[in-house]
Amino acid sequence: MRYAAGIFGDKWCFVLLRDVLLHGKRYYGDFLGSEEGISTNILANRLAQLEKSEMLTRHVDPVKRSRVYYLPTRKARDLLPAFLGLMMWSVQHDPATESPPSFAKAMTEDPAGAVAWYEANIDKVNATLVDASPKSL
Amino acid sequence: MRYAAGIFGDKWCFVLLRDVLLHGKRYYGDFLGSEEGISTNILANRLAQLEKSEMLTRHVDPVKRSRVYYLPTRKARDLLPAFLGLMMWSVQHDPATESPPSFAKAMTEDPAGAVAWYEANIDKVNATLVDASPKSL
DNA sequence: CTGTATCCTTAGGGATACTG
DNA sequence: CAGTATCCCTAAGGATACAG
Repeated sequence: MRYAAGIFGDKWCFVLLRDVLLHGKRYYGDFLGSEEGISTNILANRLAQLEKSEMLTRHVDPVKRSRVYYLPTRKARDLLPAFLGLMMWSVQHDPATESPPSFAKAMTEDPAGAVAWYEANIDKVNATLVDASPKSL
Repeated sequence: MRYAAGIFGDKWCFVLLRDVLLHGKRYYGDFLGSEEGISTNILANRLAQLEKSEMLTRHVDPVKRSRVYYLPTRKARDLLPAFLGLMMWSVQHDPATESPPSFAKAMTEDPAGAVAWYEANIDKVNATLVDASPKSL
């Protein structure tokens, strides 16, 4: 538990991992635009941190050289089941949850399938390097 | 995710929930003795916070009136699957993990069973109000 | 034993200007 | 676009003494 907390116990690391795993964000600007409003110095710091802990890999677009993107590693993606568990807990107990979002239903009915779907989907995104629009998760 | 982070995204709340859910800690002194070394003011603050967010309930021992204990609510216990997910991820990726701890094997072989076992066990602990010795989780 | 109340320090991080 | 470099400030929290 201590190991896990050390890596994404920090608010900003947690947000970044959420964004990269659940929202398909890839670019510096994507992360900057997060609703939580991270500032540039903190973002750079956390991206480096997550790179060092092998949660993200940094890539420079070979054609447009000023374009950089970040991808989640296998290690980061292994976090998905736990994250989905957290999401389920949240929709279950957050008073602000009005009606069960669609993903909640999907996960309740077929959790393994939901994870599998996500895994397949994110692989496609990674492979094609498309700037994915936010998933309706 | 924001809701979850708001409740136990904080380092100390996270530690307290771990202690109460995974180590069966119940008393103020138990928490104080945590390896992480929380100080009294912070501990009191976080206990109150967790009580307000309905993760813990505070009970005064009816016979020994200076004795107080805290129990995890149902809401807190619903966190267990997600926590187990985090633990599995940690033992899988923490370089410090030498040989797979016994619980890791149990959870890999039968995750649902592990959760069920824990649920049953913690209920017993709660029912008897025994100051449980740390589980070998 | 279970907290409260203070004091004091420091590091985290927001704002902002700047650069290749 | 993707950062780097400062400046500044405040709130989180450690230490400690005290209390019911």
